[in-house]
Amino acid sequence: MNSNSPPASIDDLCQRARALAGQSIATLAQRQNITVPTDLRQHKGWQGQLIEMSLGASAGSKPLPDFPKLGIELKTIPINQQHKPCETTFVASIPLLTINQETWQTSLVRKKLARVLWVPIEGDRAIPLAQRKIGMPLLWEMDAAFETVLQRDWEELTEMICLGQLEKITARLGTYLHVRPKAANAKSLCWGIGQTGEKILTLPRGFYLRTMFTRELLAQYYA
DNA sequence: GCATGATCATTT
DNA sequence: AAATGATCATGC
Repeated sequence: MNSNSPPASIDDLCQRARALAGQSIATLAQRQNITVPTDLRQHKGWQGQLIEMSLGASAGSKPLPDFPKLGIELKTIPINQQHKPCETTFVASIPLLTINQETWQTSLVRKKLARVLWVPIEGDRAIPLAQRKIGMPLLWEMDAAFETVLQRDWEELTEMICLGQLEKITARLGTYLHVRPKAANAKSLCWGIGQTGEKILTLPRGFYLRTMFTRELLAQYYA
C-alpha cells in the first residue's frame, strides 16, 4: 500500500512536506493510484492515510510515531476558509484503569506531541474532496509555554479519572486538552473507575486538542 | 478491544 | 458558527 520510502532525515521530510503545499487531494491520490471517495463520511481516516503514503510514513496501526526513525508524529488538520483549524485533533486513547501509573512526563500525550508535522488541508465541506488543497506544513516542537498548559490540563483530567469522576468529565473541561468519547458507537464499552472506586462499564475516552490550540499554534508561525 | 486514521451530526 | 458528544473504517 506504500511504495514510498521513508524520509531519511528531518530535512528530507520537510522538503517532501513542503512540496505537497498547493497540491490537490486528487493529484496526490493519482500519484498513489488510489480513488478519491465522494466525501469523508464513511472514510474518516482516508485523508490522513493519503498524506502518510505521500510522505513515506509507515502505514498501519502500529503504536509508533509515523516517522519512527525521526520521532515525528504526523497530523493532518482541516482548516476553514480563513485558514483556521475547524476540528479538534485526536491525540491518544486513555487507559482508564492504569493511567494512575502515569505522569505527565511518561504520558503518551506528551510523547506524541513532542514533535508533530502538522499538515493543513482545506476542510470546507462546500469544496469537493478531490479539489481540496494541501496547505504549507509545519514541523513543530512543543515549547515550554504550550507544555505548561498541556501538563496542567492532563494532570487535572487524569486526576478526575483516577478518582472515579469519569461521569463528571465533559469536553468543557481543559484549556488546550480535553476528554471526549473515542468509540465506534454507544455500545462500545470498556472498564473504568466509578464513584466509589468500583469498576464500571463506560465509553472509551481519548485526549483531544481543542481547535483553539491548533489555531494558536498555526497562527504563531503563519502570522 | 484497542491501536491507527479522524469527521459527522447535533447541541449550544 | 463553534463546540460537544457520537460515530466511521480498518487491522490485529
